[in-house]
Amino acid sequence: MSYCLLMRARTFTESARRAQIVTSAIEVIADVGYAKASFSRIAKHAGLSSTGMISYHFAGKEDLVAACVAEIDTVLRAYMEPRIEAAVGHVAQLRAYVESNVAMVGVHPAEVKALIDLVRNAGTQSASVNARLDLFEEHFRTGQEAGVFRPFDTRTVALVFASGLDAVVVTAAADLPEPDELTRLGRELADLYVRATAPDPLGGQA
Amino acid sequence: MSYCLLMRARTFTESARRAQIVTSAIEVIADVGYAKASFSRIAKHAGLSSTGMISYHFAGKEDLVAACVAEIDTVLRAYMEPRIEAAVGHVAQLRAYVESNVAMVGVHPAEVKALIDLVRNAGTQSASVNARLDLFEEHFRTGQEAGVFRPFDTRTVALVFASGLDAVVVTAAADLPEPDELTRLGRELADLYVRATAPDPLGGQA
Amino acid sequence: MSYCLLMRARTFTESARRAQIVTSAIEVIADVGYAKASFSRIAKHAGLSSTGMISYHFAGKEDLVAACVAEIDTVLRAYMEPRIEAAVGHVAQLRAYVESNVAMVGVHPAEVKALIDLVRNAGTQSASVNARLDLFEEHFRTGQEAGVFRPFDTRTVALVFASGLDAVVVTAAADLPEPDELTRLGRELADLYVRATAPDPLGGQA
Amino acid sequence: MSYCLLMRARTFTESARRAQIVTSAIEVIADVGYAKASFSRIAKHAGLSSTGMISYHFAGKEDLVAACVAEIDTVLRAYMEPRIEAAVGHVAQLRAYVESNVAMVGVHPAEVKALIDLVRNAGTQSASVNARLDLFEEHFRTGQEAGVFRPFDTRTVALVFASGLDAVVVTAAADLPEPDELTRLGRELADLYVRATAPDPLGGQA
DNA sequence: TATGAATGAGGATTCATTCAT
DNA sequence: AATGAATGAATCCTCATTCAT
Repeated sequence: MSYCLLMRARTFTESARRAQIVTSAIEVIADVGYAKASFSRIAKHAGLSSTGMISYHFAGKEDLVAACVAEIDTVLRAYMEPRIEAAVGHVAQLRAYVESNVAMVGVHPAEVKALIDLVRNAGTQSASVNARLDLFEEHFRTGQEAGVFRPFDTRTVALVFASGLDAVVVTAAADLPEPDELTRLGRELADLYVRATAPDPLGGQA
Repeated sequence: MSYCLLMRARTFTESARRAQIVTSAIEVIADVGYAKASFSRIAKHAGLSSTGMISYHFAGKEDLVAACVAEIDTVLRAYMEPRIEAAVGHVAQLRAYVESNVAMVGVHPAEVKALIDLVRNAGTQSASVNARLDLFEEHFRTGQEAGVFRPFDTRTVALVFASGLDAVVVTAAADLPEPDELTRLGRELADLYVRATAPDPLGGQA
Repeated sequence: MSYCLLMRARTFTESARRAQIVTSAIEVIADVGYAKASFSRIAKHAGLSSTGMISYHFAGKEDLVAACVAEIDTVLRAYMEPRIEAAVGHVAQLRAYVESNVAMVGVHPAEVKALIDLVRNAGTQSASVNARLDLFEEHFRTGQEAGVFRPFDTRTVALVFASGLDAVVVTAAADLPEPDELTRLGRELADLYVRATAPDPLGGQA
Repeated sequence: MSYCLLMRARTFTESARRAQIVTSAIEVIADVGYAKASFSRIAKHAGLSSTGMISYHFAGKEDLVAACVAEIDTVLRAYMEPRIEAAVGHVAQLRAYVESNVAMVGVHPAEVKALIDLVRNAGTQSASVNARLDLFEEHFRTGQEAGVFRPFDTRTVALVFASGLDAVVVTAAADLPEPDELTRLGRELADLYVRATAPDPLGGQA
């Protein structure tokens, strides 16, 4: 019944080790950045005696990074998706996305910081980053068709919003402000984005 | 007027060498990113036979990076400042800043790419990045007082706008689109920012 | 008749496992050479999930290599011996040896390639290589006594013939030529060796 | 007047270091074989404090090996070429080649052993090995046209003779026999090759 | 009997920096 | 003022082997 004949199943201990290493890697990347997140640093952080251990469980640095991204993606998705889906309408969903993303900083600061750093500096871009941009774009496009967003270049705005969101998140993660402040920050940013995409008022400047 | 009495004056040749190295460093950083911009790569690009030359003229990598940032700052400022100062009013100046910054991609692509990469990845942030944020903030604050910007958290918006601008610039620098397209992109982004900060229309949703 | 009283008998499964590993090792060595034939590569080729399996059944790399050599020796011997023994006379037997050895390339290419690589690069030489040289020498010596070979330094010629044969075999194994071409090659080489060892004709250059 | 604008000139010390490293590398390869000739072993043998030194002077292992082959080639050529050119006629030249090659063992044993090992195990083959085979083949072909060699497959015989010669040389280099014995060995081998390629006597077995 | 996990030494290579000249 | 040479730590990765289960 195995759906993948080429890959042997993972034992419990292996999965545990991999998870342990991935967790350490995420924390180290969040702490010192991808560029300085060497195997030895990660191994030390994980309490492993040698870097060989990591190479044993992961095919290479790319593989480890991919595992980190996958893990982070799972965590973020678990938090954000229900909140986004609970929102009704394009505008409310945009707001929910932004606010839940900012709120994540208080819950999983390391994951958030690491992901942004990886997306910027590792070769992970194509897959992960474009997926998000595509999501944004599609959301804007359908929202424009529904008349709840004004006309604008969806690609550019997607890019700007995503990077702006990242910047806020990274900055916040560096300070780790109070939960209230975080909530306020999310709302502030959501406001900004909603206003920036709102259709012109009837009888407006047209 | 020298603020550092312990620093001897630089001779002409030394300055020339430094300039040559800085130029090469900027190009290499723009090309392969800060992380991979090693001394040997920079030396090779500069036509120098050894990395010792670089260490001789700069106290270390930090010093070289600082020199690069200073040089880039000069270049960018020379291009952008007159255009911004030619604009009248807070909104027009915001627009001028954004548009001239995007336009820079067509004029000094290497400088633009390198600076953004340095700001993100080197430890240069404090100095250069904060200066820009402060500038934005101050502009927003006075604009709000003049009533041409709606009330918002100036720090957050400064951060978001700056990073969004960077993202657009980096993306554009990767493709090097036609000048016309670059102009359109600048206008699109300026529109976005102006709308996001515009005061509510009279009799609006208030 | 066992010459080693300290070695317990092998069970069926153990023998099967060993055989499986040896077969894989031979194929890998033939494919990538002894130097790159790591345990992990062999394990992967054998469909084993870890190299521990190999270390469990063999005392070390030397032991595995010895087992490979023994296995190959059996296979080669089974093919060549009847053909050599079917030949009558020293010259015909020399010819039979050479021709059947070259012919082996078409039948057991992996074994042939692996053996030569092992003999050259592993420390296996003493045992296996010397046995062959001794065989050659003895054959030449008795042939000389019978007057069918001219006088020459048997050791040197044995060495030269063996290595020449190996070179031809390795080259042929790389191309895997048609059976006919292989037969021609064997005959060509046998001719060469027979001529090189033939006694001077009566009334010759003497 | 430099004939190579892309490559800066080598200083005296650099050339000296390179030569020192190459010499050490040749000795180590001759001693333990290419497979085990690691940078650290070579560095230790050369009295260098780190392997970084080698990487500093050579672009990589390939580069170092290439330099070794070039050096060996120079040495061998200087010894063998005059001896071969002094010989008159195809047969005498074949003899001179074989004898001077064997004699080399007494003069430059390390170079001879290292070269054979490199040719067999490094990726140097294409260039160096084929050159020698081509040389042999061409010599045989023109000799056949001149009627001093019998008809035979030049490629195969070239291969066999070259590998036989190598085997003799390697074996001799391992024992380092007396000069007299070396001379005898060369003559024996030359005899063998000459006989193997000699035309059938008039009124022979035809 | 088998095996997955772990180990630690060793592989080549790159790096920023120092130093004598 | 300049430079070529040297350094040694750090990079990721592979290796054969061991061990508890």
